[in-house]
Amino acid sequence: MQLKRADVVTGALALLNSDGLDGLTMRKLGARLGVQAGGIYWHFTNKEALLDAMADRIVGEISATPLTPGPWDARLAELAHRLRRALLAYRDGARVVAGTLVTEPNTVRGGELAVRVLADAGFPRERIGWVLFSLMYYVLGHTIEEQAQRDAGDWGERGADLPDSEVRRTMDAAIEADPEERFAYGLELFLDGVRLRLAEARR
Amino acid sequence: MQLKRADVVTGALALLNSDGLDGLTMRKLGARLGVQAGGIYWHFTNKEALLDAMADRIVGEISATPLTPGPWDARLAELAHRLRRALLAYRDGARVVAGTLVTEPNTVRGGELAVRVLADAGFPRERIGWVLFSLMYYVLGHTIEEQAQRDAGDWGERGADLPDSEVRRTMDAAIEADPEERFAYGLELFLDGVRLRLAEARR
DNA sequence: TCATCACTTGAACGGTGTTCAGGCTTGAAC
DNA sequence: GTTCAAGCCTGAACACCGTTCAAGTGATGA
Repeated sequence: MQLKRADVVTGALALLNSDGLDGLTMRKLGARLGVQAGGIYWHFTNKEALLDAMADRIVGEISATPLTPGPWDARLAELAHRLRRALLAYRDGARVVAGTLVTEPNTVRGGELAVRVLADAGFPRERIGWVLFSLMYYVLGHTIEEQAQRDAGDWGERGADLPDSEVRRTMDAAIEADPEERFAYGLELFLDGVRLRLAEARR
Repeated sequence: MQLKRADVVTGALALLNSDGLDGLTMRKLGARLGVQAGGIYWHFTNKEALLDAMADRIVGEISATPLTPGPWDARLAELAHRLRRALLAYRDGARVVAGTLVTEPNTVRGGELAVRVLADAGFPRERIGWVLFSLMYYVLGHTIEEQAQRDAGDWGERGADLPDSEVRRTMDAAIEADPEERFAYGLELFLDGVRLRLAEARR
């Protein structure tokens, strides 16, 4: 049985989980697949193309099941949580997805889902993209940091030489908090703004 | 006159502007400084350490001049705009800063400025960090994309094969808009949420 | 004048993504 | 069953990367 495009992606994601994004090399991936590194280039023109495919697989979970019916803001929040959960499912998942985005089928499906939520709510068409991009920056940024912190006491090392200051204490408090709760808080902050804008538009 | 630590950073930033982050190699930097690549390691233990210093220099502009007096939300908005402007001043500036953060002096000074704005406004201490991180994710994410788009008709290439769909049109509209205006819009969205939370806290 | 210290060289090491001519394997057509 | 083309993979190389380090250079202060 020969290697299929999908098998390469599966192997790459497994390697991602065990070795992280920086440890994801073509040679190691080849070894795991029982293939020479160069052989992978028959299936993917680029390492970047492979990363794109990996990213698309990661975000595939988002549009796998239909959104639970309810008000638009709850649906948008659910999408944001789904994205975060999908990114957290793989080591460095957020960094992988942040580097690529758009064009691949699953990514497009997820995007369509999000656009429709706001469009159905009556949000001004020409602003929907602006809102969704902003939301995505937040989710990606938050999750990248969450994962960086997870697999390397990031702050412990980097912040060690920082003197006890107001920033220091403020940042410490933020870092030690439950990521899930922190995420929900920032998300709600954002949704408040969207709700306000929607109310204005309806007026 | 021999090479000083600051000269290396200056040269590295010049090279960053001409060759981008991916083109920033130790050998090329050495050539520009009239030095062998290995020589740089006397001044910086790491390429990462050098990038940290570059990032700190980039964000130095933020706290260079005092904030214009006024309501807290205007001051916070000014800080966000300053950060964006500082990142835009160098090619790939946002990516450089996103990879490092915290510890270096200028970064800390900027952070202190931001913390004080919210603290003075009476915002709950234990939530200030949460708000500022969220805000930073937004600014970094927005600016990374803005710069990626700038020096490589990013969307033109990557979106070319995307069929004409609802996402496609929505994304196109977002991409073609004036970045400054788009940035301000998302920022305001965010500030709305912060204002609401502050009003609640004061109640 | 000389020794010390700050700085730089030059060459190497192990790693990276990528290319490509050649071989093997597979499956369909005759 | 044999043949033939297409699909898949090998193995070796290429150019480049960050990093290390013994040895050299140059200026400075005693």
